[in-house]
Amino acid sequence: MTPRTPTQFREIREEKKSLLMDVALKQFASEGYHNTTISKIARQAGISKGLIYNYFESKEELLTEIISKSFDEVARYFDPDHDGYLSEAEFELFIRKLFMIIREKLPFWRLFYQLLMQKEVRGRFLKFSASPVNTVQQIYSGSGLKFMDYLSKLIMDYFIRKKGKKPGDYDPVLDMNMFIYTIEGFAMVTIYMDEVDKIYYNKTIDRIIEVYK
Amino acid sequence: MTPRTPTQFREIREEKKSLLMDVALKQFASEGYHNTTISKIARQAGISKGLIYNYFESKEELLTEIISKSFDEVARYFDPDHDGYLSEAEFELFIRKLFMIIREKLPFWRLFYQLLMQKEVRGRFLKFSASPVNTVQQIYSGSGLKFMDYLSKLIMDYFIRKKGKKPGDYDPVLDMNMFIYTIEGFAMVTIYMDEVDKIYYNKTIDRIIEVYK
Amino acid sequence: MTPRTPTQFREIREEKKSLLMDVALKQFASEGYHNTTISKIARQAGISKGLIYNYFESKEELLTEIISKSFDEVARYFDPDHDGYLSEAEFELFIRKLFMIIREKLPFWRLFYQLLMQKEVRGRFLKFSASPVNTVQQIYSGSGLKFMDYLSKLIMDYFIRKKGKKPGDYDPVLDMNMFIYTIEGFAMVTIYMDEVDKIYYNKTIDRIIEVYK
Amino acid sequence: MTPRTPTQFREIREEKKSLLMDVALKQFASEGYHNTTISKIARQAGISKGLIYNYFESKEELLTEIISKSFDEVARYFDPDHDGYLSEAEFELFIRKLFMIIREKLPFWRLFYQLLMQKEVRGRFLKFSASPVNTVQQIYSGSGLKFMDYLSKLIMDYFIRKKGKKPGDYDPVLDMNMFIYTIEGFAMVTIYMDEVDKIYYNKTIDRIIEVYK
DNA sequence: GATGAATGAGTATTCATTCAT
DNA sequence: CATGAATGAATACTCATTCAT
Repeated sequence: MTPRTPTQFREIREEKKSLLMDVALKQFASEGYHNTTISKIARQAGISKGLIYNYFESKEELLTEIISKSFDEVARYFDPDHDGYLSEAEFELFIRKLFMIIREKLPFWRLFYQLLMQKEVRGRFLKFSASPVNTVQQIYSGSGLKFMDYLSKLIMDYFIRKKGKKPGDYDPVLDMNMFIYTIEGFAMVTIYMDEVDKIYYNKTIDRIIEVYK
Repeated sequence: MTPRTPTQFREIREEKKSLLMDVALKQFASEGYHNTTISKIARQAGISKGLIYNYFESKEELLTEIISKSFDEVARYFDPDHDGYLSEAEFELFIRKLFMIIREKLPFWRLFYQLLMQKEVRGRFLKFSASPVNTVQQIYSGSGLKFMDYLSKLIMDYFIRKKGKKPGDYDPVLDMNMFIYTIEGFAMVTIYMDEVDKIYYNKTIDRIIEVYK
Repeated sequence: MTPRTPTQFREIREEKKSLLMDVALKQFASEGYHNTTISKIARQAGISKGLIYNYFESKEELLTEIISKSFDEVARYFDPDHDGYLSEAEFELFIRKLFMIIREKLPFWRLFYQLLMQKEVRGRFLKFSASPVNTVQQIYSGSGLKFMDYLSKLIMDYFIRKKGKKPGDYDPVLDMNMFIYTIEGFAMVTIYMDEVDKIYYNKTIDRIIEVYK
Repeated sequence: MTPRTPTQFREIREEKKSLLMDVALKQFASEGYHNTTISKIARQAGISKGLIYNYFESKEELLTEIISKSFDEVARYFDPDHDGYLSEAEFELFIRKLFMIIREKLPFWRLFYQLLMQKEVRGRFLKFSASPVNTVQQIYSGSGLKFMDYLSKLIMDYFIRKKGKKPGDYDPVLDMNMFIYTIEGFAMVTIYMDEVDKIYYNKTIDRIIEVYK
């Protein structure tokens, strides 16, 4: 009979927002953003259509918050020691973590790649995505180093450092891009395949480490 | 003023269909299928909305025909000699052709990858896509060997044949998958990047050949 | 900590109602009834949405009470001596009071005129509004003489009395209507103009008195 | 069986647009803009909801086009000789025409006054409305003399010219404002009254002319 | 073939009102 | 009393598809 406290209200809000984002993410990922109606999300979350607009300004804001939250989680997942240096052990760990989080957050990555393919949407999210570079300079020229940019830089440095141990005509940028393509391709296939063969999945990770460490 | 022959009619019809598919493909690729309206396609093709339905049963059939036609063109592009054997020279040629056709048909690939990410759509097209395999058996177990499956088989055979020249613990499937991931990743990045650095593009192709031939 | 008496409760209630009506009136007037949401009113009054329904049955009842209360205040403002007779001095005072209260209650009048123009709403409020008459009889034919009707009657009598002092073809109804139109027009312009030039405002009032007294 | 010509299409369009604007104007005027749904307009026009959007971008554009078209018609109605001079006869004609067009386009004026009262909407239409001025300068200071401004100027000049024939303390601005208030009030009452007594209507017009000519 | 007017089912969004706490 | 989460009916608007001409 006593009214709910502000804390209780906040909890209800957070929980429901979280639930809605989960439900929406799964739908967006499997059916596509446009094929997912607000009604369907509401129905699956067991609430009324209108309530969604108590939590999100619009369908698009719902999408944006999902992406943003997911990226935060991914960033938190890596949590590097920020010394700006990637040792061989850390490099290996990075790869293992990467493919762990890909499998853990499959719906998110499916959604992400969908959006990536659409020109109009790409601009809003591309800054987060690991893109290959053609010169060493490109990496340092960015103004605000976001987390993904930071990772790129770490990797770039890692490959440049390898140059000292390699014969004279070794091109670290080329090697790094090959590495990026391989993990990007492996990620892509993992993401769009409905099932993953766990043994070969791990074998492949080991092989990537073996080749590029 | 002689009346047109049935053949002429058919040719005119095919040309118009082709024009419409070109226009639609570009729109689908850059704006997404759902953001592309029949009206917009008609306007850009310089015809009326209604006329489109003279050539295609529905918007979805238009999409299907585009995909199907594009795959045919891709298949024709490779035109292997059908002896079921891929020599080293042919393997290299195959890779070069692959990345040539990727850049030549960017809109198609962009559309293709968009669709690939959507569960409901994937089933209809997945049979065309080069997917990695985990056992040699998988390749031969398919019922109707489509062209893409045929290519897969060629490649698989190529990697298996390499085993003879490699040390004993060489795993051809693993190596082939690494190869597939690399080209898939390279393709993906090429497709979603707005611009391509031509020098590094070719350097990368050379490197892929060098590593996997 | 002594419990509040029923009287205190009622006073608190009335005060809150009054606050809510003030806030709502301003919003209704400037944004329009339909563009004003219950949420906005609640937010501006610093209370919760739900609480409004503790004081008013519905949004429409809120509107009705605002109008009704405002009319009461206007009526109280004039507070005539009820002898049914308007002397020249009282006539002048009436006009001055009229234009004083117009400027003092601008939001109310803005709201009032908005509603006046809508057929469905007019019926509910028209009985309050000073409307011109075409015959002397019309004035006395009304059943329940509301305050506004009473004022109309006073004015009508005032103009009829003037007939004695005017040449034979003087039409008191015509003259009165001219008077009503002038003040109605002046009022209207005052109400919809964002700012008022105070000097000309008073000059105009003097002129109206000069012409119609 | 032969397809419709572009001319036929244009005719259909014009006719339907016109019909829709008529139906919508009447609804907007009697029920208010917000109380009028697109569905209701469609139903009353005997067409489907969607078709409205073939002719108007949005509900608001429909409103805007109605207002704009009506103002054009009003302007065409007056069609002054553009010599910048209003003789006494022309002044009388102006007044008669004014009150003729008010009764002829009652729905439009009802809608117009509704909009006038809403702050957010006023800015878009106020430039058209005859507003009183306090100094002679104000009239000439406007940059683009629209038709209504032009009329205002004509009237202002008319009253200024009268000064020569009047005693020394005659204030033409005050007199003009009295005139404007009277016609504005008369117009207002005419507009919001459901019925008009034709005899008194004309008597009043004669009286206004008599007083202010 | 060709046109674009016409349809109608579908979709995001709003908001007065209710209600559990 | 007080809160704001929850509801659901209503509403503007979109767009693939049909059809008379």
